[in-house]
Amino acid sequence: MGWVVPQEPSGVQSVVRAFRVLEALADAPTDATVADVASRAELAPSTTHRLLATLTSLGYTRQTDDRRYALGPALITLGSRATPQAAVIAGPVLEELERATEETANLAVLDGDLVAYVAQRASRHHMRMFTEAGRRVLPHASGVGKAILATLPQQRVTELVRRTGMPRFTDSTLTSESALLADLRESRRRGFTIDDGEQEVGVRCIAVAVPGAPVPTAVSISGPAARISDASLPAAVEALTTAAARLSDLLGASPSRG
Amino acid sequence: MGWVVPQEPSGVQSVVRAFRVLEALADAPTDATVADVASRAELAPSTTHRLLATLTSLGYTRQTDDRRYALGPALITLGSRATPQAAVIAGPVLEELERATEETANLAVLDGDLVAYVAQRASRHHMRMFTEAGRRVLPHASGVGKAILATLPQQRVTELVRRTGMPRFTDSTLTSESALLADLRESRRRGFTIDDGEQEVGVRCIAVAVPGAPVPTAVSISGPAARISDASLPAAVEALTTAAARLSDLLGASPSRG
DNA sequence: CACCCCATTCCACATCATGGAATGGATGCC
DNA sequence: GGCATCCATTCCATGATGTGGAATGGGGTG
Repeated sequence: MGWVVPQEPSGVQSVVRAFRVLEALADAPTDATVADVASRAELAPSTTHRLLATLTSLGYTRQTDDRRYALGPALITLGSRATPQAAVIAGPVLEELERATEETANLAVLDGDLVAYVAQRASRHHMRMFTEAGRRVLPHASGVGKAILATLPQQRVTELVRRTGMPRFTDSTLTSESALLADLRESRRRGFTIDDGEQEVGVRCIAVAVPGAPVPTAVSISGPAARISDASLPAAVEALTTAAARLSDLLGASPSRG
Repeated sequence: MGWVVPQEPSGVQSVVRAFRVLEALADAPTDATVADVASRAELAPSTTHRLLATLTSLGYTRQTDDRRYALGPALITLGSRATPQAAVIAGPVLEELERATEETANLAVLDGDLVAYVAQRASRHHMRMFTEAGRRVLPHASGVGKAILATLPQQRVTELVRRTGMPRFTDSTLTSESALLADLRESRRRGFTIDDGEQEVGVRCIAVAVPGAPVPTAVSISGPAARISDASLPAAVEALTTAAARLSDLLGASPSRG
């Protein structure tokens, strides 16, 4: 080979190729053969085999009984070590978001069937939310949760809420599947999600999903309904959308086929 | 350079080195400088820099404002894609464990403050547990949970249970911190953990931690107290220990310093 | 202000990755 | 059951490519 491909991501060739192999495996719907990986990664079969052998000896891929290959457990370790980085990366963005809106800014991800807060920046107001990082809440009754659900295929949403149920927290909590689905449609239409005291009376929360993040993710601001008025909505949504876009860039170094 | 190191993990040199760099970063307590990574990974600074530049352009590492390096968000993606593999890998081991004990075999990991069941193999008995994969339970009241807690530093255990609380499920549920800590000590001493109807009346569960797994992990068998008798304990523990050791090998391709 | 440490870049060298071809085993088709 | 095909794996000659020492430059400290 040796075509002159313009703008091939520069760097150590074999390392770039090794990650192309990993990404090909990650994209494959099931365990993949060498030939399969080779064609997905656009590499010579013998090169692919050598890279797979190297990765396998390191534990980053593994070989199944029928000579196919799959991602290996060592990646789980690296992934779990990298996860806290997301909060660090998001820090400055949340800070800016808090500065712009003067409300508490949150970053949350879908974890299993619950939504986990992974980072936050508290507003300077004294009256503010108190959602420590690490807390998990039900998606149907939170702004971030609904923002995340709005990005999922409807079937996955219904399966999820049937597993979790839709317990009522306040008078406004959505407790029927149809009400939730309608709310999600409305969220998609206008581009943001509102939680209007559905989790806790008097607390309003505006949330926007972060597209392209490694796991389903959303940002939000939350505060007393009195402060987060309809009048302040446009500015808040603007700030949230900007924040979501920045997070998309920062977190979304998605190693999928692009 | 060019020492003759015996048994250097074979494979494509630069790929092996790239992962040494990633592992060095994963081990570093905080963001690391090039020199730092170079010494941890035992590579020339210029080589280290080139590899970091390559990894950074791919999103697997990132550079902080102060020219230090950290793991990047792309690893989160690969890690989350690799996670389901753990259940696949564990499958045959759980199968063997079920065959040996004739009880339902479970694999669970610590996920946040809860314990998540990630794989199971149901026993053929009709009277059996019904814990679908994906279910999350509180650690203080489950065999797998206590087995996992027993591997954590005591401070982390107390912080965790203070966050989750220790709700009572049955008369036997441990509801005081001191009772739990004593139980964990006893577990460590004898090498396995018992949940004797603490989650559900009449259900007994024997669990053993899987050392060296990417995330805190335990295996267990569970069934009616009548079947899991004291007499059958030694054989069950034997089978569980074997299973845990096999899982350690399979999952524990720990890319940490060896 | 001077020194040093460190990140980054450069470059000549030969090591090392490369991919085509060869091998052998498995699977499917006739 | 035998043949053909496909595919994983190994081998090897070739030169492209990774390597590390040295040079450069910026930042911080004494």
